[in-house]
Amino acid sequence: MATIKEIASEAGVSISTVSYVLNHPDRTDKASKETRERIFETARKYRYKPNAMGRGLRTGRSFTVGILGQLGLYDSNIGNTIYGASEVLRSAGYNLELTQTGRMWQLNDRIPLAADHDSPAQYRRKLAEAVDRLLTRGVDGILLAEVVTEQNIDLFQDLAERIPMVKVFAPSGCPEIPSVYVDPAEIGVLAAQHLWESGHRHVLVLGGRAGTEANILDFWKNAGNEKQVRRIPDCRTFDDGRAVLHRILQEMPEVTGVLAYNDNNAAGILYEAQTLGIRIPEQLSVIGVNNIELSERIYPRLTTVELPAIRQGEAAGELLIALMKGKTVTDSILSPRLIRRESSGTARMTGNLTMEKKK
Amino acid sequence: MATIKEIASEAGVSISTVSYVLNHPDRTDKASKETRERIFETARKYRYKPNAMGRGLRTGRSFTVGILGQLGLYDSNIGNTIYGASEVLRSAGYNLELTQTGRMWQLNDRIPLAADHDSPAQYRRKLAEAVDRLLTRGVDGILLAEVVTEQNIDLFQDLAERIPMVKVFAPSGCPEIPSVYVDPAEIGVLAAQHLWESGHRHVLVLGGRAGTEANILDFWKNAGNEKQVRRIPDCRTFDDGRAVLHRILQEMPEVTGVLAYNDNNAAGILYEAQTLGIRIPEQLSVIGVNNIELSERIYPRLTTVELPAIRQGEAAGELLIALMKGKTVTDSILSPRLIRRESSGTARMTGNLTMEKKK
DNA sequence: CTGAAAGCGCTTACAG
DNA sequence: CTGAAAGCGCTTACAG
Repeated sequence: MATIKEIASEAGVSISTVSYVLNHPDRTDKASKETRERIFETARKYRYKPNAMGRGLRTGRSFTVGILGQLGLYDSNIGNTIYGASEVLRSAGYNLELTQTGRMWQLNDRIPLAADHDSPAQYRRKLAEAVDRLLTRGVDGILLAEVVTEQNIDLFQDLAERIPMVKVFAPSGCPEIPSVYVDPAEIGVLAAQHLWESGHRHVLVLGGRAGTEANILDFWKNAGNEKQVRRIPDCRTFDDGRAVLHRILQEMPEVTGVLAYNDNNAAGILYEAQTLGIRIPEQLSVIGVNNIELSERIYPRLTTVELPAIRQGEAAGELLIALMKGKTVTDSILSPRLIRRESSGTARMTGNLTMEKKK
Repeated sequence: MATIKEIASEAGVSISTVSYVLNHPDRTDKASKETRERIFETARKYRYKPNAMGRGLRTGRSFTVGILGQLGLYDSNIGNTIYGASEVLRSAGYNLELTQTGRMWQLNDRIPLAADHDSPAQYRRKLAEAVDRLLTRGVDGILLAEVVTEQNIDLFQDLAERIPMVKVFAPSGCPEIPSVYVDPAEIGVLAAQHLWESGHRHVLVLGGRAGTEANILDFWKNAGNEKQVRRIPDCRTFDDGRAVLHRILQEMPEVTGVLAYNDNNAAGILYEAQTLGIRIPEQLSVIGVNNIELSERIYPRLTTVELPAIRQGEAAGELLIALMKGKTVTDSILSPRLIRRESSGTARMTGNLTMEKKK
């Protein structure tokens, strides 16, 4: 690569002039028109690009954003989110650097996650290493895709004091770190409304936040007494979904509709329904959350509450850019959208859920 | 962050000594034991980490690898591949920087790709911009995940002359750029063997390379005359798969087995089979290629030829590290693996494929 | 055994 | 309108 020195000597001016002219192409007051033209032309001829390390060392800004996370959280669709963030950041001149903390990159619960399998001490050490890498590199900002827990929040708070940081996918849980996420209340409301309108009165919620079932019941408060919402908190993987269908049959056959806070979890129910000969949605309605690719490629296609993945990335990028400019920002809370497909329909009228033997 | 200067003054030595001792912790000949201890301790106390830009500027090495690509190629499972590469590169001290060229990050044919939708001129401009970014940043090596075509190969060849580069997912098509990929012949052989053993004699191939059908026939040459392999080259998306099932019914009902060079494509066939009431695998065997997450979450679960995604990333990282050390390397050609699931079975005995009306 | 000096490529006051 | 100088943080011969 040509350096500023070569451009300067080739154009017959000093490096200060080259630097100034190239960095302020529209300021006419600092160099004569001829000089400026000469510099532009020489730079073009040698395909001069300023060296990022030289510039960074001098200005103290790297124009790099690090993305810190144990990537691969169930179905968070993180690839699309990174895509959204990367487009926004690049438009503003920032590059994106990966800083993996854990076991897995992509949404995929086939491969174990570090947080699930490392000991707490190991996990914390990996996290601290990742933080060190970020510090060494001198990134200007950080996108936090890691799950924030009581065990690691101190690390992130320390870091956020030195470098602008934005949490994505969920509230950070501390005021110093602004966050991008989809309004959890709205997710419940969209699903509850859809189920209620289709006549569902006995609903099972899988995963989600504590209190979700209360929220839904509250939303249904104007309705009669014939309604019930139950919840199984620790149910999120595909295999969990398969297993839960058996529990429904045995323990709560009155359920007509299921809201799974995770498309993969919902997919497990659909899979098991096929093996058991239970017809979806005629016998049981299933709603997922996220709208991952899978959800429109299984049979029947999954009704789901879409969490905008790309948009979350864009919003996180925008927030971080504002933060790096020194602005104060507030959380960016996005809205979900109901996508009606074939896995949900009118509640069955005929008593309890039963298995028909498959033909 | 503490700088070397602060450590030096705190430890009462010069910065040269600090730098030397910290970079050669095991060399005892250059500083007294006491001095060394003092430096180590001070560095630990201030959590000193050398500034990557300062070091990079001086040494001419950034310890950063750029990944260049229009990420999101159908089902290439690129997230896992990046994960594999990132682990290997990090162990060797390298960071990974994203350099997107196109529209989409993640495997997903729901969102259009730049190469499909930009004009050739636009696309080339985006690519050139991405190359410029890589040059500006001074990356030490490049992972090329872009599809190499006649239209863009010159750009990559130019770049490979300046910076070590490794192509992943397919042969680069030029000797200057070593590549990592799965042996395409082996993919065909694994599928052909499986189909043959299950009694399939009329097979349809979707996608893949030109000549695949000839290869399979060649592999079957010792068998009798009753065999036929056809191929539809331009068939790769989920919707393509849905459509092709209708073509099979109408134009080639003698087909008993389908080999789709793409799991999403195969998933489309399974989906359409369900809507038409065609039983898989009893009436038609379907084999995919890749083993993406989807393939074990649809019903019936998909038999597929697995292309090792993480391993491809690891191999690419290893190749690139060797290249950056100045070694000469050769292509790394990996082997696929057949994963038997429920979408394939014994060839049906009863004449042509027909639709049964769904109950 | 230790330190002073040069220099990587750049930007930014400052001087003229 | 233009240039000389300082300095960002580091490493590496070189001198002592």
